[in-house]
Amino acid sequence: MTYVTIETATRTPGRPRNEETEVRVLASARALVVARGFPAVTMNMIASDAGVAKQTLYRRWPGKAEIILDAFLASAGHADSPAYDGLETTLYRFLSGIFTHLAQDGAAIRSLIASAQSDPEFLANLRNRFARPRGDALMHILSQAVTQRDLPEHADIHLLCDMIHGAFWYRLLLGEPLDDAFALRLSRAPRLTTPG
Amino acid sequence: MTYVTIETATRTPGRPRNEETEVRVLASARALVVARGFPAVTMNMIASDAGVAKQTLYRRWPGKAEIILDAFLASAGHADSPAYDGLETTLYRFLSGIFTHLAQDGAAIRSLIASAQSDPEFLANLRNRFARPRGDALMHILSQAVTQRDLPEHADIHLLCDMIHGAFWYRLLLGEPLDDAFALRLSRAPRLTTPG
Amino acid sequence: MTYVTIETATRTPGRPRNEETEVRVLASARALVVARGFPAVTMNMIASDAGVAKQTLYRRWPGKAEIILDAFLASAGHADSPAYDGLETTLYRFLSGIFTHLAQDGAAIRSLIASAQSDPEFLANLRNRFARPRGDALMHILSQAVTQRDLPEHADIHLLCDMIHGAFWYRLLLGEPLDDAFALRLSRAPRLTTPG
Amino acid sequence: MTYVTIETATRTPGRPRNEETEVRVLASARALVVARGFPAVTMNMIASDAGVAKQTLYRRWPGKAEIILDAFLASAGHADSPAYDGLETTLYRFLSGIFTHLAQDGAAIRSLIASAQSDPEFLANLRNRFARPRGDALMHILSQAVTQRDLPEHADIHLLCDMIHGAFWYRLLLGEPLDDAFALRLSRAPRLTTPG
DNA sequence: GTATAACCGAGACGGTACGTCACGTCTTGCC
DNA sequence: GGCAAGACGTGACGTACCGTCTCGGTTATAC
Repeated sequence: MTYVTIETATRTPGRPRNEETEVRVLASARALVVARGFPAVTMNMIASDAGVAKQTLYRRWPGKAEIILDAFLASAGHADSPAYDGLETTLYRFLSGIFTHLAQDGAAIRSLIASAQSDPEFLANLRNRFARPRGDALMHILSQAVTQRDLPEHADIHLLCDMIHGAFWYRLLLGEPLDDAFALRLSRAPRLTTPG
Repeated sequence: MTYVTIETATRTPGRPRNEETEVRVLASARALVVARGFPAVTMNMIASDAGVAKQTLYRRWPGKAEIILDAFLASAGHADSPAYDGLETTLYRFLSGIFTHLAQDGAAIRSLIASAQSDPEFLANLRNRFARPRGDALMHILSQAVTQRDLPEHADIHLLCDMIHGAFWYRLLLGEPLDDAFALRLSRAPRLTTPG
Repeated sequence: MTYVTIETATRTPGRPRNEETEVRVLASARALVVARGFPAVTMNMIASDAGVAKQTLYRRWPGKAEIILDAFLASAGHADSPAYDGLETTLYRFLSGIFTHLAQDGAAIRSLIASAQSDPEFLANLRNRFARPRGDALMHILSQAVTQRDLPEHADIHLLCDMIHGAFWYRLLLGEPLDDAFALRLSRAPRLTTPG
Repeated sequence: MTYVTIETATRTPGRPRNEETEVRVLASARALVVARGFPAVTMNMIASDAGVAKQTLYRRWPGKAEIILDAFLASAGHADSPAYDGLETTLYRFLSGIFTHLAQDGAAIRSLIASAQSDPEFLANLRNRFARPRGDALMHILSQAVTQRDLPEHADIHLLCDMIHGAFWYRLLLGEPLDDAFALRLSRAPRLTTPG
């Protein structure tokens, strides 16, 4: 799932990789990006901060973006949807949780999306490992809403998911605030056009 | 509106700028980005392709991103909202037009958004000169819809605007297709949850 | 005489060294150097070509230069002086033999001399194991010449040895040809200044 | 003659090269090599010591060896043969001068010869710019000796030149001392075998 | 008409990060 | 303890692009 592990049943010959290395690298990478921003962090920095050779980085990851992606997924890889509690409430809790998290990691994630734009392979990775889990969690909520008849059966929940998701990504990337007020408004979106 | 200095009433002393230069630079920039992608295009490339000195570029634009932004706005600066013709129809025509355009320029614009992530000043510029006009055009349609009672008066059209916009930006940035089918679905979004 | 540890009377504990290993390594080393040149040959290459672990190389030799030295001495370790047959004739036969040999191995040996320049220990080794035997053989010829009165008793044969030797080393290192014509001229050197 | 200057009649366009740069680089290179030895000196060192960008080094010289060659030729480019004063005396003065000089620069020059062994182009350069001038100076002495009848007319002075030259190069490269005593013996070489 | 000032093409410059390479050491499990 | 395999720390390499600078020279207004 990450860039590193290639779990095989039979042990590979040769000196095994130091497992701690990955942990140290990702921790260093995360700390550095948080402290100085994605573009200011260099491979040499990560390597020396992690007490690791640059070559070790390149042996395990294709490049800087992938390290940072791993670093941020390690701490925020999972996006559980909360227990269903009515559409608006659930949605609000879900979004509020994401926004809280983005307040911290948003800048780094924006940088990841940025560097994904010039690397299709990395983009696919980002989509699968970051966007998809969050999309799935949201879809889970929305399909529950349909089940619970909080949304009509024919509702295009896939589109609704894209729109909700898109709305805050859009604001994130355009540098507009993602606060609780917005989470609240967004959680009401599904009944946006429902008459009074 | 562009980065290039606007001729004031009083003539500046010294040799005047060659007006053709800007045209040639933007044309070269656009062609190069389309052909090789934003990150692969360098200032030296643009300069030599336009038959211009690198210093001339920096005299007129702050950096690469700004040149490319100008280059793509020159060909797609305006986003007129079509004549109002019922919400769904109008929205579809509007979105369809944008998607057609993005099919060509999408990659470059993605790159611009990417490089804006590490340059707040440029991000503001991109927001004002690219995102805002499109947002305004969409808001214009939506407010007409309210006027025409195609949307309820209390509808949070600002949020709706963000969601529609966000939905396709999101897909654009994540490399998912922006086709007519999606335009159609999106144009129906406002009545998403309206009972059958 | 070589770098590889000589088996002492009392058997060491543990798994004994595979004797074939040395042969395979030296053969691989020689072939690689002949094929691609000294600087292009890496330890990894030698190891994998010989089907041996890199550690095995370092267990037996201090470094690359020493392996290559062994590899080339294995095939050219001895420099016998031919039976004395008059100074010029003997000298010619001696030099001609060396030149023939250098036509093949010259490039590798030049590289060995090169890498000796930054490693005093290896330089000493090269001197003792490569230069000295050839010097001794030449000295043997020259001292026979004195005995046979082909050279005057007071002749500085040590210097003469250095000069003959030096002459062709110099040409070798400067990339000038070492052919039979030169061997012939050089064999006449001792009577260089003798009146016609 | 050096790697840098390409004197053209008509001025080239663009910013002219800073002439001082070459001086500073060569001075730094020479000082660093004298202080730490050829292999320990890196391009980064030279660049930072000279207050110059690494790219500037590569813009002007093909590599490290060429810089060092220039650096040492700048201070020792010429090898004048002394006024003729009898063969032995002249030769002694000539050799003594060279040996004195080599006592200082010998290590660097050995390194240059070493790195020339893996770069034919550089070897040619070294031969032309370093070995040849010294060879010519020696040939000048020897041909004067013939003219003055200090050497017989039929003497193979070219070979003699190679031998004298070779003798001390050989010793230099093999790490044997080049002292005045050796200069004296070598200056007597031409009458080496002359009876009594 | 002469000075002044901004323009221009060209390209060298200082700086910084990149990704690669080879070295020699180490750490596994097996023999 | 030897051995194959291969990960590791180290450190130099040569390249790329950035944005600035410095040339000779041009083209305008201002005096």
